[in-house]
Amino acid sequence: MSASKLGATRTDVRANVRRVPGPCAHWGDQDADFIREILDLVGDKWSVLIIGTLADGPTRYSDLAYAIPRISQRMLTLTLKHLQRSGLVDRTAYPEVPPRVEYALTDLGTSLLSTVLALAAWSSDHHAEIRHHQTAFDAAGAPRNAS
Amino acid sequence: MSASKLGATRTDVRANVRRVPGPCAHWGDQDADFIREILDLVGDKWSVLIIGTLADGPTRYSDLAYAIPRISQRMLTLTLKHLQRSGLVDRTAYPEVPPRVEYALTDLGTSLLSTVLALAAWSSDHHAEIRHHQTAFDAAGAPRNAS
DNA sequence: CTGAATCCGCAGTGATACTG
DNA sequence: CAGTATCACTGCGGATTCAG
Repeated sequence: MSASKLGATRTDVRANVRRVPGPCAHWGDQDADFIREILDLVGDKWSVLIIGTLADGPTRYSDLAYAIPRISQRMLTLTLKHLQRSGLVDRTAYPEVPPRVEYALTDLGTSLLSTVLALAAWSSDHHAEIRHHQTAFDAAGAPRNAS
Repeated sequence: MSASKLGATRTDVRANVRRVPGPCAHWGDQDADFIREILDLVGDKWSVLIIGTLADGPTRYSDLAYAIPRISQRMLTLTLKHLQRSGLVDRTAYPEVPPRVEYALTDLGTSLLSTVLALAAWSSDHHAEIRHHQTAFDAAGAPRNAS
């Protein structure tokens, strides 16, 4: 509703003619918010890496830290908590003398894994091509130091 | 190599025993960088929305601004440039008196679209469940103002 | 071992105004 | 119409230190 209000507020000049009535053909106005919601969840720096690592089975905190070399304790803990909060991972603490905590993917998390894996596959398939495009683009527009 | 160096640097206590030798079973150490690369590209606030809108066919700048209500000119221009730089969208300027510029998805962009659409579908399917988990989690841990 | 707490730089984002 | 330029703000994310 916020969209229709905003859209009507700005002006109605295009209300009679122009195409592109709504956001897009693939999702509605509020669907966009859902996507953003998921993107905020997995679009950050570490979530996907953690999910991928957790796919191998329940993993201890320190093992996660080892499996994802450049992550800081802060981000590991924080991201883990976010994922747990959203029901993607499950935390199990064992009341032992040397504290032991295991994190595991929930069913929900596993279902997201397949989608994320598809994205990972696409990344591997096209990263070279993207790199190439970026280099060509930079060579065409960036060199203001040339000449 | 940076990973192995870092891993070796921190200590070698676990080098002999512990499992979880590499990052994870689904992608290698550098594959993680590819994923991050793509995530940096589409994980931002607007890329996915733009890609989705562009899926309907070539779209003009102002139509994009209208289709994505809350986006600022700055972000629209900037995100568009990022996507163009990576070869996901194609920019075509028509040298007319009233300037007209159309943006369209490239083949590369279209191939990403299907993957992104899968993520969007997942979002729609599970956003309610996620919301529920979040609420429950907050109710259990957050209320330090209760009682 | 598994965190929590703090300080802090900086990149991402938005609002506004200006240009061709 | 289609951008560009500038300023200011916010929160992410890293490094470090403390605690159970």
